[in-house]
Amino acid sequence: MTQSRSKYDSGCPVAYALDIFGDRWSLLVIRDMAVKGARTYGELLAGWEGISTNILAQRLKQLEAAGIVTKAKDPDNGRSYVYALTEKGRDLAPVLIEIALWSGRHNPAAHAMTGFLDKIEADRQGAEARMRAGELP
Amino acid sequence: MTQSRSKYDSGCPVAYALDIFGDRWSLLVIRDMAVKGARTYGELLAGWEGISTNILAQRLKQLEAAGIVTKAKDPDNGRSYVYALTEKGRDLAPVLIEIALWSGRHNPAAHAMTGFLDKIEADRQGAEARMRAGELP
DNA sequence: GTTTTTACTTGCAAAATGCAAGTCCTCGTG
DNA sequence: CACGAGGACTTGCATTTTGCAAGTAAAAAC
Repeated sequence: MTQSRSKYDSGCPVAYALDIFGDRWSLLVIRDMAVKGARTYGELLAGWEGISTNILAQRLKQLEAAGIVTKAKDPDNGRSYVYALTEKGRDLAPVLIEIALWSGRHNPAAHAMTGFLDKIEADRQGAEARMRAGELP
Repeated sequence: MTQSRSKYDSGCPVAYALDIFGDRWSLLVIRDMAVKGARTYGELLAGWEGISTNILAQRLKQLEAAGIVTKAKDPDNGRSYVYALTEKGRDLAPVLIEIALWSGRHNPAAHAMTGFLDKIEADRQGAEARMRAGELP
């Protein structure tokens, strides 16, 4: 509830996308699932940036409503749920990759990641395929 | 003032980028400059989605501080300023393109733009080059 | 010299965010 | 099977950000 659908929708595809992940955290959650393999609420909560628990819960609901992630009971652990990216969510791989490459090109303090980013740049198709397949690059 | 630099910086390139344009409006401003050719405050204010004037002013300041846009006096009109994308800003073209293509693939109501997006998909290099050059696609 | 244009500020209500502290199951153990 | 611990969230505010409306300042036009 608290529907936020198409609040700013103008017909522009960029605006459609921002309606879904145009905020501080949504893309980071998607990144944690796509490149870090995070699957549970706890794993997402322990991400690199420290999202707070209420925001994470809200974002997961929104992303689920937008068809980016699914939520299912963990068959092996009754108190746990497994979040997963849908095809629509995995298909954000190229967006994440372009954002990361842009940062690598323009963030003067991106030394730590350069090896990683160089590898992605050298084989973008492969990196994208691996991300889509859920194999951490 | 009200420094927001690296508030959430974790070293991740995605987080670096979101620090700069991870909000509701920044990318739309960049889009208006990159694909609509908006150059003045007034043109940006009259964008497709209706940003409010105080937010626009603040975003322009942040984007300028982040090296994405420049602001200069209009030599032909003393009361006007000309905003322009820097190389760093123009280099966001691939990000905008991937976002738009993703929306085209997954927004069921994206009929109006399909012709446009198909053209981009058919010649991504060209579309990117044209956006970079400031030629509206 | 008065009115318009252009580019912003300012004020304030409403919404979103962030932190800390619960709550509600479920599982593992004695 | 009681009991503590784990996992996934809510709930309650204080703080921050957003958004609308209105106001200001300086250059152009008339």
